[in-house]
Amino acid sequence: MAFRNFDDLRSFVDIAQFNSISDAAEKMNLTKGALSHRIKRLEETLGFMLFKRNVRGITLTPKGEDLLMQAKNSFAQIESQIFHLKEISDNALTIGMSTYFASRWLSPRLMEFMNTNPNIRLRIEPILDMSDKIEKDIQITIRWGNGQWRNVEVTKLFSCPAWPTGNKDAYEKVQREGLESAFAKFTLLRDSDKSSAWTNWYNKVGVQHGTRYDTLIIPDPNVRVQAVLDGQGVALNDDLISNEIEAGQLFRLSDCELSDYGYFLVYSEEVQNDPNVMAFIDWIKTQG
Amino acid sequence: MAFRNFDDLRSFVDIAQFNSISDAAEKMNLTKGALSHRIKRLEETLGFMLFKRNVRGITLTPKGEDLLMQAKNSFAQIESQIFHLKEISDNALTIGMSTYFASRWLSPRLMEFMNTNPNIRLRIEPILDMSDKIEKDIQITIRWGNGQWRNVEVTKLFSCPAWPTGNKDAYEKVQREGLESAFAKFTLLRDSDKSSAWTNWYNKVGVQHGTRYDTLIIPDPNVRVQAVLDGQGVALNDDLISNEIEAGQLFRLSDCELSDYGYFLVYSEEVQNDPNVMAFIDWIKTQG
DNA sequence: CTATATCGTTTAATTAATTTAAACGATGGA
DNA sequence: TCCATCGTTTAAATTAATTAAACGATATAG
Repeated sequence: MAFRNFDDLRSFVDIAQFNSISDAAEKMNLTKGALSHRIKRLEETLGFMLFKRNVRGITLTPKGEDLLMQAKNSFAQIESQIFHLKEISDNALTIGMSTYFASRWLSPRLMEFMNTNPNIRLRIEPILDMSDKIEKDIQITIRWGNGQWRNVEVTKLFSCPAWPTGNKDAYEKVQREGLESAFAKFTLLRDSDKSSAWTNWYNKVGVQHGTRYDTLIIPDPNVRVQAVLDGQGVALNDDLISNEIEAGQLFRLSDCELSDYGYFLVYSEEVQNDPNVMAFIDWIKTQG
Repeated sequence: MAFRNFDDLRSFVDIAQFNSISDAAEKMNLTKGALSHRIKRLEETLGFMLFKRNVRGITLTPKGEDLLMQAKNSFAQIESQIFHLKEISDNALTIGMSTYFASRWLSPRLMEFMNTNPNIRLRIEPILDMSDKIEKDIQITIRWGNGQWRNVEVTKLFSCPAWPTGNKDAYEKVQREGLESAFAKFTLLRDSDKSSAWTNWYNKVGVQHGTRYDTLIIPDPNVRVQAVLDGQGVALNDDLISNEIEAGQLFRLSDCELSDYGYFLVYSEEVQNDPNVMAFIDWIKTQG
């Protein structure tokens, strides 16, 4: 028969702090009769005594000591988890985005939002793909793409065309051999299986290309940038890498760009009722 | 406001195993209304949703997942501790003794007791000193000494005289220099501060000795035997070390022995009402 | 496109559990 | 010896949980 008196057990933890049931009752705003009943019931279902009854109060039995230790710990764990989850849901707004976007675009602007909305607990949740959204409590995601997502609300944040980037070696190879020849030898770094960005770019630039299998999928944009720097391949990147361009680390390999790509706010229809969500959307649109 | 709905939370853990409240209700022998109420109440006190209500059942929310994980763990810890403590008290008999006595004397004989009393869960609890008894649930302790303990019931198990033992070097030193001279240089290994065994022995053998400060206190008899083997000193040991004597590892340094020492059962008056305790005492007396 | 089955929720009544107040027995100290 | 102070017990009062039934929502079958 399974144990189910967890509320009584929680009372036991409280009562054990005192040296007598009377003391405990007074502090807990209950009568000593009530607490005596609780302990009695608990001891009966457990099958062993928790307290030794003395003339002037109670003391824990050895088993009581053991159980107290365990129960105290376990209850504390649950209580702190609840506290944490409560905190998250109290006036919280969680925005999912890549660490790339967070560090290169949002971070510098975020202080202003937090200052004008000090009551909103903002959380930035790093995500890689769309499926992360349902696993966590994320109200809004910020995604790069061409705005084609289904069953969700999509708001364009700003255009951010993408163009092929490579390191110095890649750049020089393009200069030497020309675009088509050089690209035939490059490994194409992609963000996912399904992304059609490279295909779109090839179509736009007017170069024929077969199905390429020597592509490397690197979902995280920061990692992808680093891979390009390390010469592992070429990737489609956007204006947010301007720092690396200016520093001469990264090079633009072609003038042709995917101009209809950009950053979008993606959120479900239902969260539009959340005033925090709308406050954030209204604010971020002024930043685009 | 502190969380106190641990019984509801425990229900939540049960319910989360199923895909619908109806399923859970049927398996738990409750109505779906009851479980719906529990979950509703729990969610209200928590301040966030645990389940997402679908048309054909329920699924955990992200916060529900998190809380479930934690609660499952913590409850399991408590439940397993309770199971353990219950097992101890169900027909359990715990005997405290040194590992020395347990391995050298009791172990070989114990099988018989367990065969004739298969319903008694016997536990051997290793102890070093008297104070261990009150910390744990020990009904009987087996101690070596001269039977002089107060406020407890004492029953002599068997006489087991003690005499000085040393390793081969010590033995040869006694042969060469004589008892008094050799002992003046030995470190005396003792079991505790308070033990007067060495003083008693010196008195009995008729050798004068001042207060010796170069004594080493090693409470555990097994460790003490090892210390003697390693030549760290000489110790008073009893017949239970006959193996080492026969193997030529340990040597008896004197014929003079503390003949009134032996092994005793020590227990409190109240445990005499416990039939398991009496069964053990009756049995072990036949083994003495 | 409608009928139906299957969810969870809600309501009000029933049932069960907890709490209380007061009396009680035990015990140690004044 | 009396008294104060424990925890326990009892029965009544109070509070809480459970039930049964009706309900609204929604996907599926026909």
